[in-house]
Amino acid sequence: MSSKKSPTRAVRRGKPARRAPLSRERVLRAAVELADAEGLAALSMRRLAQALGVEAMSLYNHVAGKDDVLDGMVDLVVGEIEAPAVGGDWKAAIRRRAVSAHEVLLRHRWAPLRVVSTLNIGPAMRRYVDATIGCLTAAGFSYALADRAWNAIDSHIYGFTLQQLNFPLAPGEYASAAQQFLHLIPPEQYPHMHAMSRLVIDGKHDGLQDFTFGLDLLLDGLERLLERTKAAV
Amino acid sequence: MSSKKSPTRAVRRGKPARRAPLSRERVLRAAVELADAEGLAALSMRRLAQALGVEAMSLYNHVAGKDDVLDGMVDLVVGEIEAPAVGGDWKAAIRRRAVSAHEVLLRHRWAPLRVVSTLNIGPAMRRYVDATIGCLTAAGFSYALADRAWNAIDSHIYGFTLQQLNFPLAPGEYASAAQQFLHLIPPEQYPHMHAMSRLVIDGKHDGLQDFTFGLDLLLDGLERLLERTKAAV
DNA sequence: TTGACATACTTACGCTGTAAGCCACAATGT
DNA sequence: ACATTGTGGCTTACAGCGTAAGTATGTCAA
Repeated sequence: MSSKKSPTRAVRRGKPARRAPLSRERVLRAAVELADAEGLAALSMRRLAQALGVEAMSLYNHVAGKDDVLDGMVDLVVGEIEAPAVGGDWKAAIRRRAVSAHEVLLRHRWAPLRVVSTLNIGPAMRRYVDATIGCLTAAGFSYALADRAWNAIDSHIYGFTLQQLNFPLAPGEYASAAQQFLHLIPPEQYPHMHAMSRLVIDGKHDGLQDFTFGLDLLLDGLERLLERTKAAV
Repeated sequence: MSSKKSPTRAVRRGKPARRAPLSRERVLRAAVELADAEGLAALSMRRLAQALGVEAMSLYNHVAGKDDVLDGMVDLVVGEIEAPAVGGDWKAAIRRRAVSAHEVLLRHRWAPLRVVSTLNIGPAMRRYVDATIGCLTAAGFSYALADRAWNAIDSHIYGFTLQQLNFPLAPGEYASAAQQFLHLIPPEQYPHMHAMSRLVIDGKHDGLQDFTFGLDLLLDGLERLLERTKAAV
């Protein structure tokens, strides 16, 4: 069995060219790629190490453990979100930030669940939060109101995206899927849900959700609040 | 070793009084209790069986597997939410529904993550959705608009609650916690976040989030949309 | 009484995260 | 030039997970 153990070492001695060394950065990027491609469930320390051409325990020289990997992945993803500019049109800036966050989270389908279930204080997250607060206060919001506003916007981002990701149908399949599941919604028990399903089946309602619908409701409401506080002064 | 196997059977033969039989209902209720008390992470099939005085595999006579347990738990929790009345003041009804959902989800801290990550079509969820659609359409919303409205409200419920649960501090500790973590937010790099933290430390901003802030922004916006569509007719 | 059936228990498999120890190599101090 | 030390990767091992498969027990109908 010692002959089974040797080869890798023999090879390494013969080839002094070593493999690219690991680093926290490389580990995290590989983790994001793996999760993007195969889902969070497929991300185990062994699979991740395999993708890097390394054994599982080697990762522990660069990350503290799986939780650390997941936290690092979240911060990497948050770094992709467009931070709002401070000064200028606050409403447009915050809107762009929200739309950007939505897009990024859709790109990394595993991310929203982690973002909302980790107390994340990585550098990308801090930069992102700082720019948001700055944008709002520069526009005239008090810190207290900016805090509430930011929280409401983010609630919409996370809540909407999670619901959207959870919904497993491609837009085109929606009508036929509604047809298929209609028997679960008998009209006697669920008259309104049944009626809406019929509209979807008949092509009279696409059933598609629009991220900006709720977003604009919030932004318009915030704008009115801001004008009111300005008028009061 | 056969003597090790016998006692339970001997006891059972001696005591013809049998333990309460399992049922899907009993299993699910025990699962909710366990998750409420010790968190979702502590809920394994073995622990759940133990809580019911039974072996793990016995549960599989009543539930299809762990996923089925989790889905059933979600539907049980959704059943606790107050469904809105159809007809009458839609705004008050939808508001009560949202506040009720928020309270229920805070009672079962493990639930929001599961609600947004399971395609759940259990009976309680259907009843809940049906009443919501009915309430909105009875108020004059078109089905398409009711669909968007309902989605926006639920996005707020899930997003807000998840953020709130994720935030690990009790209200009283907030100021002192901000003090403790202030060094992570140097004013040169994060001026606005730093400024807000200072306000919290100095007691000038409580930092508490209000569920109804974003909710009322949405409801007021929806009301305006409704009036506009009515005026157009 | 006997057979069928439902329920519960036992065993076993492949997976997980990670603690502990080992070993080869590179850099450093002498 | 040589010994020393530290670093990063490897191997092994452990406890726990969900659950497939097989077995034993208790209840009820014929």
